[in-house]
Amino acid sequence: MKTSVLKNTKEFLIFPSSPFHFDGTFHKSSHFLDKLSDWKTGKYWQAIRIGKRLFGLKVENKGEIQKPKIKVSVFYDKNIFEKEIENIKYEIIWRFDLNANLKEFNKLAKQDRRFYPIFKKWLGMRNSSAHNLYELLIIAVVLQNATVRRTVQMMNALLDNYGIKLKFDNKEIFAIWLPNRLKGVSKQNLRDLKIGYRAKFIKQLSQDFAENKVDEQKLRSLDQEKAKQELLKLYGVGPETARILLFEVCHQYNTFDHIAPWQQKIYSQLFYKKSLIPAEKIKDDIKKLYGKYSMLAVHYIWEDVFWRRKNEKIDWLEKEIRL
DNA sequence: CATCAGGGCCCTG
DNA sequence: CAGGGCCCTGAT
Repeated sequence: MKTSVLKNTKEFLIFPSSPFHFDGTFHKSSHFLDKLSDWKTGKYWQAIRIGKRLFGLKVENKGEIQKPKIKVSVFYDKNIFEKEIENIKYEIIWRFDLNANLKEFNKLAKQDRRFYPIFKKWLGMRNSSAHNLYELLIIAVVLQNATVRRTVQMMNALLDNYGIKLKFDNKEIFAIWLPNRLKGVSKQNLRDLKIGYRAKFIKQLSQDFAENKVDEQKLRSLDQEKAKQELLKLYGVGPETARILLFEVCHQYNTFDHIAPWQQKIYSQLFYKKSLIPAEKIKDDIKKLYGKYSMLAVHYIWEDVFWRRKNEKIDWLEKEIRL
């Protein structure tokens, strides 16, 4: 595996729209643990690719909920161009939705007597993706039809073989390979990493991305339905993977259309304190309350319960998530 | 030891 | 558009 040490740094500030919740935005409790980022209260690390170059990022909270300010330190080797700094800033703002206008959503949240305490606790949280489309696609594919432990195994096997290790700020952070990296890699090589039938998805997707068949920037600008149609064309992308990508990469807030069986069980407990409510009913009820912010609203409640899980024992949840 | 479902998707009929 | 098959793993 390739390792690079990044010693030089350049810093700049970003002022997210207000209100802003730093930890809720940069750390998602519901996500599986990976080697791609690190977090502790008020601080966050990851790698970011701009063009073909990799940089290390440290992001620190320097503001308050109502007066947001974050400091970004970019780690690099040799030199860095002003244009690259600009692109990094643009990407961070997009991926973490730092310019979001959530006034309307927050107004809806205030009217929800039942879950208002949760919305208030996470006020200013954004739905975010640390990764670009290709990278999140890889993660989404190893999530498919697998439990958390298996997903982590597959991801680590892929990173150990094709990833890049960055050393900066006394951290070791991994980055996902470029699509082109898998060009000479056979399906069997990938299968040897015990990723099963996902090998053919990853192989095909990598080829499509390497050949620039997917335009991420354009996808970001499309409306939800059109973006969804485009994503579903990708090999290995079905309704659930499209939902993840639409929500996290495209910041479409109203993607609460597909509910997987395991999610249905958790939603039933969260919203009704019952073991199994029909998926259609869950969907209708949420859409009635939150309209075009359906997925965002669910995201707040979802992240909150996984956050609480760190400190308290939530028996019904432990039973459902199956590590 | 065997069998099976799982944090989906593709392909076929 | 319904249903079988796919990879591997841990649970039973």
